[in-house]
Amino acid sequence: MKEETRQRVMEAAKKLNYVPSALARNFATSRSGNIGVVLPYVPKVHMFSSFFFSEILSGIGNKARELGYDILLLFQTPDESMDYVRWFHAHKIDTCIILGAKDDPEELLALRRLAEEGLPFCLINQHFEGEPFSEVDADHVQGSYMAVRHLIERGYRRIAFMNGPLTYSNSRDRLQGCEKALAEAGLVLKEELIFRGNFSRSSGITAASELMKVIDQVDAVFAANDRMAIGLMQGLRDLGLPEERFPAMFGYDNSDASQVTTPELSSVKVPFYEMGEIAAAEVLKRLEQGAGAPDQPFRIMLPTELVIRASSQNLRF
Amino acid sequence: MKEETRQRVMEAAKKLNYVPSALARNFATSRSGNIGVVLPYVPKVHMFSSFFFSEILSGIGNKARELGYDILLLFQTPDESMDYVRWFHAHKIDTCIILGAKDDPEELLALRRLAEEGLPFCLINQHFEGEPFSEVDADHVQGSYMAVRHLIERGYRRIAFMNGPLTYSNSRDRLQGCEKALAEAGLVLKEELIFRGNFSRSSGITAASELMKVIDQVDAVFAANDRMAIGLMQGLRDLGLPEERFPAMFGYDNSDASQVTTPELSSVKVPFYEMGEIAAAEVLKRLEQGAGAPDQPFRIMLPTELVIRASSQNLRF
DNA sequence: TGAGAAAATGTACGCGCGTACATAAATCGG
DNA sequence: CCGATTTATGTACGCGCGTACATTTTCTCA
Repeated sequence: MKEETRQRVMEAAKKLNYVPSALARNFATSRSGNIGVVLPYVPKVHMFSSFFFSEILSGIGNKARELGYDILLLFQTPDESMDYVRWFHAHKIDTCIILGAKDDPEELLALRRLAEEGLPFCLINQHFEGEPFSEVDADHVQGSYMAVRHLIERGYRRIAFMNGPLTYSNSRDRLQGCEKALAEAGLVLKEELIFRGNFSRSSGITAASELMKVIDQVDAVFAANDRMAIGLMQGLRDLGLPEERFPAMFGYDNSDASQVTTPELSSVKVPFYEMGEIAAAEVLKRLEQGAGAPDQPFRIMLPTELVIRASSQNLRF
Repeated sequence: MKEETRQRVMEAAKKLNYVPSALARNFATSRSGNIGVVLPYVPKVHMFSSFFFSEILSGIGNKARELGYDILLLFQTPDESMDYVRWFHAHKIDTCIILGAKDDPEELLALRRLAEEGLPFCLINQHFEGEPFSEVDADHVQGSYMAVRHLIERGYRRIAFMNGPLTYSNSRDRLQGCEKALAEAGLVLKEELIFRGNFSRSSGITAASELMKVIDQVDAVFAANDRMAIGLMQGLRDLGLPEERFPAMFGYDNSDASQVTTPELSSVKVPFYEMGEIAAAEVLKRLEQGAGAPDQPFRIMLPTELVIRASSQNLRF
């Protein structure tokens, strides 16, 4: 076809105000042009307010737009059984990225069905050992290791750890990294210095009461995310712990919140935004290659980085 | 049709693993089942990290899911001209909710085109005077009025105001509410005590230098959002202003961040989440009613609420 | 000027559903 | 048992695009 004709057609189209119907086109090609982003159902929590989801979604959104795809938000509902396959069969999405997946039997089953049918998908920030799922993750073992090691180097020896639910592989990673750093220094993580929350600030505030009971045995706390770290600090403050007896604090995520506390919170920077971008890019790349490609699952792991702020400075040493 | 037959069909469908193709169905009915959410393009900003967008999107998402619609995220791109109509013509969306619209000529033109074609849409948190656009807004005049009045009641007289860009009607609303409260107390807002930012924390930090020059004439600051208020506080601190000379601070949005600063930040609570829910509900209600309805544009205004925290307590009086 | 290639134009069909209508079968009432 | 009604089954078409292929026109170069 000649370029000139092409131009003439385009002009005519514009003159007639013609807009191709994405609907009809998608129907004809049986591709929706949408990339699904699955969000977990967390009751009473405004999902996006969490730094984690916000950043990842921004990353996905940016890359998807760049590659000409639209983003369809898929909200997990608590009642109906987890059925990712449905979205594919209904042709609402061509591929999907799953956020906040948990390592429980139901989730695993749903993901296996996806894999068995050869449907393209990718998990972010969650690893299933031994399963052939594509994943984009950050190295939380490394991140936790560095954080705790930093505390040890600063002179802290009696280190407590507040973790998130163990159904998330990244919680387990953190535990592992934390123990590794302690072990290298000849220390062990005592059971009574392990606290558990659900990544919310309020769970940190709650845990503060527990922490308070053993505060004499603690001179630093590593928390699995910033919000719990902040909750802990606020809880301790509310319980009347004097400033000078505060343990050093180390958070995780390097969220905006870590920069507005007093003292500012040291944290582990996780490239959530980039993880979103990469996940979108990879998943779409494989989609465009088509079914002809071998379609090996990929596992991408991004490094984390320490951001040292006042909360882990030598307050007591 | 008999109920029994219905059941038999459904069973057969399940047995055959039949899933109706949403794609084909949408094509046949020429409705996409998607509700578009338009997000403004803000370079280098990770959009969702902003409390404002996060909350509203959560609200929309919740309601949409409830009503059986999916959410398609539409990212505004800087290069191509603003063309909301396109999404409708392409049948990617049935209706849309526009966030972060600005009062500039291009935006206005784009919105007018939507209105002229009778396409259903709704703005959140932005008012266009004299235009027949459906809007869901919060009463920012009232919110600002209450905030400043509170400061005045606390004994503060010399009140500075840090506003956002005036292209947003809600910035203008805040100015109006602020001036109203001052006027009632026989005060005026002096030009040199007005600062302007872009709602980011860094713009607050920047403005702190300006504020510092007139700090002797200021005993309280009202900021148009929390992030700028926090930026101002941090900026003043960085510039070495001693704690006891700090002005009282009042923020806006009641974001999570307002609860983690020291002192905690008084703020105006805006029901963003509910605004999202209402916008989705209204826009879908009108959609279901079909074109038969008179389709009068609606304007819904939700009240705001003060949340008093330490930053506006009598620090100096 | 004519043969061959390139470009333009024309025609047909399927994607899988909703919708409408025609026909056949089952059910009901007297 | 028959007519009237409800229910079941069958048939056809269109939504607007992509795709394939047949046909006609234009262009190119000898």
